[in-house]
Amino acid sequence: MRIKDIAKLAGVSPATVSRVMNNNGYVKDEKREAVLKVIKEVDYQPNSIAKSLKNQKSHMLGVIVPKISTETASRVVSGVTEVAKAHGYQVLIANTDLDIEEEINYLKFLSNKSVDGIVMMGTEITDRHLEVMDKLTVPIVILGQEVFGYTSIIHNDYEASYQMTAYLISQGHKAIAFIGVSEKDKAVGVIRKNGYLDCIKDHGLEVDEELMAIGDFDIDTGYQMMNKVLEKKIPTAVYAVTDHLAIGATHALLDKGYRVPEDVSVVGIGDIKLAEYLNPPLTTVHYTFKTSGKMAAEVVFDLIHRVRTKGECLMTTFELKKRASVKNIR
Amino acid sequence: MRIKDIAKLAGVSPATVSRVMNNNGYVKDEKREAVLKVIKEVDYQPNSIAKSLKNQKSHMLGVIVPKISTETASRVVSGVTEVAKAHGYQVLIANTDLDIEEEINYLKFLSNKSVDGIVMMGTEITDRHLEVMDKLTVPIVILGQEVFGYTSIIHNDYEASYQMTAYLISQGHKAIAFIGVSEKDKAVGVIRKNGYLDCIKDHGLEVDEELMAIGDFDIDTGYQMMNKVLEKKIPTAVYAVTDHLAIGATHALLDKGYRVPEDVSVVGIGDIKLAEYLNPPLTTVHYTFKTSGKMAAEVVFDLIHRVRTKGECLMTTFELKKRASVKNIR
DNA sequence: TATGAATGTGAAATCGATTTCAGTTATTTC
DNA sequence: GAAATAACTGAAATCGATTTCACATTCATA
Repeated sequence: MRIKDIAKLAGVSPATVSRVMNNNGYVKDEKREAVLKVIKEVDYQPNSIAKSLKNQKSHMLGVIVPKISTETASRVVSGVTEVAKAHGYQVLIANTDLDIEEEINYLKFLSNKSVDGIVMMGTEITDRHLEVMDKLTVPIVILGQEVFGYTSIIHNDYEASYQMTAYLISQGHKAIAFIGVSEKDKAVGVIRKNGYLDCIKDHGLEVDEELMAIGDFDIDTGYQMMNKVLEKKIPTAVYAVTDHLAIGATHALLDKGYRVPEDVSVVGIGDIKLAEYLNPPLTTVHYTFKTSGKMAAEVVFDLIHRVRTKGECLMTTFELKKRASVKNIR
Repeated sequence: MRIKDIAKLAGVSPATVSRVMNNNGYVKDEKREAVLKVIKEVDYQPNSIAKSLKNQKSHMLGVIVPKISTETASRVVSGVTEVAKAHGYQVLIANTDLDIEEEINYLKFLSNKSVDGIVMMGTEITDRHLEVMDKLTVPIVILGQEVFGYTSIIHNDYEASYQMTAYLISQGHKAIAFIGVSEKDKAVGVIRKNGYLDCIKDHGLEVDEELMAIGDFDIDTGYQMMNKVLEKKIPTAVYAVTDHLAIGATHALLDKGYRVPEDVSVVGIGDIKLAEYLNPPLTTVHYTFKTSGKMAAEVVFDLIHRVRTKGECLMTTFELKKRASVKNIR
């Protein structure tokens, strides 16, 4: 069923059908009714691709995520889809599986008019990214990393990291192990580490390299890094930069016979859904990822509608979730 | 940059540019090179919407999920995107947030030529769904529920449920509580219950209504339903039809002072990522959701390419994960 | 009742690609 | 060397909607 067919059935021209559908221009009441009747009868749905071509907008938002099957990414996508829906938009998923080449390909692909705006969950932003992003004609919002000249939404990683470390210190901990990730990821790898380091120094404690380990993002890495630290020193608390790392670390501790939190306290960052159901419930930082996703989408729409200018950096809030995995040893 | 501009720059007609881009038809080598040179120079990306309109295919797959922010859904989407990518396809997400109206709207929307195929993660399939699905011109695959006349991919819920119950019985359990969900969800609400009931009967045990409770899908419901059962009876084992319900049940037990698994064993279904990191690690059934997603996508492509006919019902495998949450009391 | 404004309508151009069709040039084949 | 075939090319139609433009009708106002 094309607009032509509807026009014929209703005894009008395609132009009139279009005017009825989009509610613009003059149409005599009787013709409008006739058209609406036919539309209802045949359950006519206009071809959205033809619409997109003519209107030069696709009513689609692209979301580039490093790994859709993670809790963080899926929460962000959930937020984005919610806002998109409210604007009558669809969401196109680009799942890069942490492949930088893919990320760049998707940026290129999404730019050639197939979406009206892009939300990118950033991990590592390289010069190649910037090169492609410079040529982009559609608005883009980067989530999770600050990129100069581009609209970014970041979590207050520094402050969260600092406060978490300060909390451990306030509970009497001095030997606080740090389990982090590669510096390629600015937000998680660099900023969270800086928060930890600065806090340690500000409180007049020593930074001890032997208490620090760097690895990947998964639970298993947390396990291994914890063991690596335990070979040299036994901390009273462990600060892992993600909840998954914290879970891995906890298991390494338990396997070595240490009790959590009686012997060693453990904290993470992220507040995954199950954090409070772990045993012991994990002390962590709650980032509102769904809210970030919503915010990112709102901002993209602002950029699309030109009610906001490119280049801002917004920050989302966080909340320290104090749970049983930390013991006061003061 | 349109194909016309490229044509002008290369000193040929748009038709020739198209022939070069799509590698069909005759083009003299020198012209081909000239065109390719220009394409590379200006980094020309053809407008995919115009392509879609002319070619009558969008190279997009629609995925309808009840709630993208769940582990199950995001794993399925991950599988679908992987296969889609391999076929040069994009994935459009339709997140219904468990709203049936939305599900039907999306079915309608996706059908009008904006996607070439649909994967729907089904929960409850109503007559309204069927009515809309009957009119669909694009292939659809339903994941998680069997729908007569439509291609479905289901998890072997009956067998999984039966085997899990049988395992508990084999460990000496006789009073096995059941925490289920509404029968609106055929697969989880009806089939898993039947697996439990049949297994109980087949082993000559009594079905005890007081050991059974039905509720929603969330952790909290698991907690409440467990408490409801505990008011009447104290089982030696609890079979919850999802891992989240099992987690809720475990917490209810712990809060009431029972130890798991020393006093009461607990099992779930689904094998969420953290199941093995819970304390105690949860005995559960591992469904390969990502694999199901992949399979669903493959089947959609088969339907698109007409190398498979509509109406089949495929079944995915599962694996019983025996972990510490079950105690042998024989 | 004339005259301008408001209302109403459809033919045709447009969005950016693909493809048919008709015509031209090069290459075989007899 | 003529005829048949293959290689090549671009103008124009097409996909299905929207919108301009030109024209027709109704309505209000002096």
